[in-house]
Parts: sequence; C-alpha cells; structure tokens
Amino acid sequence: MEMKRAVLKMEDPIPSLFSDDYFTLISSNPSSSSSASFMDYTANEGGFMELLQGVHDFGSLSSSSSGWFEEAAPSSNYQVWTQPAKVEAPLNYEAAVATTAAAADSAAAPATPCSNSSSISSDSCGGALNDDLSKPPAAAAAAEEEEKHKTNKHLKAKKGSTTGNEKKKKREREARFAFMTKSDVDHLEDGYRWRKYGQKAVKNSPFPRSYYRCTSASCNVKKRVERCLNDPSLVITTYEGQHNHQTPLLQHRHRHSSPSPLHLLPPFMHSDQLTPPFNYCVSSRIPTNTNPNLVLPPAGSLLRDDGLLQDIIPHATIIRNN
DNA sequence: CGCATTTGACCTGCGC
DNA sequence: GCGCAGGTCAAATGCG
Repeated sequence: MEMKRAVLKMEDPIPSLFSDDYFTLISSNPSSSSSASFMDYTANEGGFMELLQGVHDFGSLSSSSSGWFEEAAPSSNYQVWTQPAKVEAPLNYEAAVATTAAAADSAAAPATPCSNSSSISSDSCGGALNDDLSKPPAAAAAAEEEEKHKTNKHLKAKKGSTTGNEKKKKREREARFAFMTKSDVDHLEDGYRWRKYGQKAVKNSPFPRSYYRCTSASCNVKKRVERCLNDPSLVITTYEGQHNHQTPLLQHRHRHSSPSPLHLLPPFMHSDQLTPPFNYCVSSRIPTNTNPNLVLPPAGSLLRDDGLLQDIIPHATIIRNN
C-alpha cells in the first residue's frame, strides 16, 4: 500500500500555511511496515465528521501543546503536527510525500519533524500547502461574522471609498484544519453541502485552488481545495471555521431515528464505496479497493500522545489495512 | 425555475 | 507607493 509522509525540517522556513492560526497537519509515516492508514469510523459513533469538529476545537490544542509541532513518537506510523501558537524561532518546513518505495529508505530515520530524512524543494507539497495562513491569529467567530456582514452590506460602498479604519483593520481568520488525501476528485464528500464561490490559479502551480462555502444559512465555514504540486494525486483540503449545525446526513438520521451507516463514514466517503472491513475510498471515481491514503495518525500515536491527539481526534481508532 | 458553477473584476495584505 | 498574490464577489452561464 502506498503511504504518504509529510516531513518537517526545523531549519527550513516555515510555510505561511503554518505560520499562523491553529493548524493541524495529519500525515502518515511511510517507515512502517504495518501500513495502517484508515480509521475505524464504524467503531465510533461520530465518525470523521466528529473528528473534524473535534479538530476545530482548537482551544484544546493551544492549551495542550507547548511547541510549534507536536512531535509524534519515532515508532509511530504517522505524525501529527499541530501549530497551536505563533512561532518565534525560524523553522523550516517540508512536506514531502513519499511513496512506499521511498518508505524503505526512511524506515530507520526517526519520524520526527526534526528528521533529516529525504527532503524536497519548497515548491513541493509543502509549497502547495504554503498558502496564506500567515494572517492574524484566529479570533472570535463573531468578529469575522460581523466583518463579513459589513463587507457584504457595504461592498459597493467599499469599492468606491473605504474608511481608514476598515482599511487598517486586519482581517481575522477562523482556525483552520488541513489534511491531505489521495484522490482523483478535488471536492471530497464530507457530509456537508458546499457552494463553490471562487477558483484561483496558484502561483507556480498548474493546479487551481477552489474555494467553497458551507451552504447552510448562518454557517460561515469555508474550505479550500487544491492539489499537491509534486503529487497531483494528493488533494489538500483546508477547512476554516466551525459548523454551527449538524451535517445534513446527521439531520436526516435524526429525523428518521434509524441509524444510517452514512453518518459513520468519514467525509468524502460514500456508503457504496465501503467494502468491509476497511476498504474506504476517497473518490467516487476510485474503485473500492483503491486506498485513499487519508493521512491520519495510528492508534499507537493517538494513544501515546496524551492531551493532544485525543483532542484532535476524539474517538478515532485506527485499523490496519495490509 | 432554482440552484450550482464559472470567471473576470475587485479588494486586501504584504513585501520590496 | 507599487506590484503581486490570495481571497471574495457577483453577473453570467449551465444544468437538472
């Protein structure tokens, strides 16, 4: 099975993606022969949707981690890095996506953000991730909402003339959560309904970035979807904000009071893509047996990483897929 | 017809 | 101040 890996080197420049806001990158370590890469969502009531919501609870992240990255144990199959606070020291980042072939090489190397294992240039996946999270820290959603309201209300007026205060006021952003998945479709099903509101070409990348907004009224959650520059099969999804409503799937389930298997699936998964026990599929176009390589930490690291990973992934357990 | 997507224009922040 | 790049808007268009 093909595994993915994100490598962070402390001496490289921080990608702007990580330079602000609470951010979590969940990636796998290819160095393990036991290639666990799928989460046993069926064993958890909330599934990945709750996982995402849990990840959005960034308060716990900020309070439980002291450093820029929370380092996973070297023996773990996956690494989970979080950026709970602004970084002072110069750090360097690399998100290297290694296939199983490369995995053997780095098997001996400690799977830590400080690892000296193989690196790639800055315009790799790290570069793809290197978008503008370098904005002011996450602030209250209300502030953002208010500003957004202002923006919408006075858009035309602002186009003509902007007050000094508004001009100077820094844009505040919601906390973000990004992850990479292996998929041939950009927009992965996650249980929520999204409306695409923009698409931009990414500098130095042939792949555009798409912008989506949750269609639910009063929910201002956004997500951005782009492809990894180095490995176009990887989709980088960045969620911003927190849903203030249930997923349509959950609502449907509650209405009918009979458990729907759909709500137990991770985002971007359909029930018809499931072949028990663990053949989850990211893409609706990918055959059931194709591994999506949603990069998530293994049970070992989850259990080991007291206080952090449990906050990120509240109920998740990992099953093996080999 | 209603909703989603596309796409060019505009706004904003940041670095030089 | 200027230019660049990311982010957003909204009219036009497409689709079921």
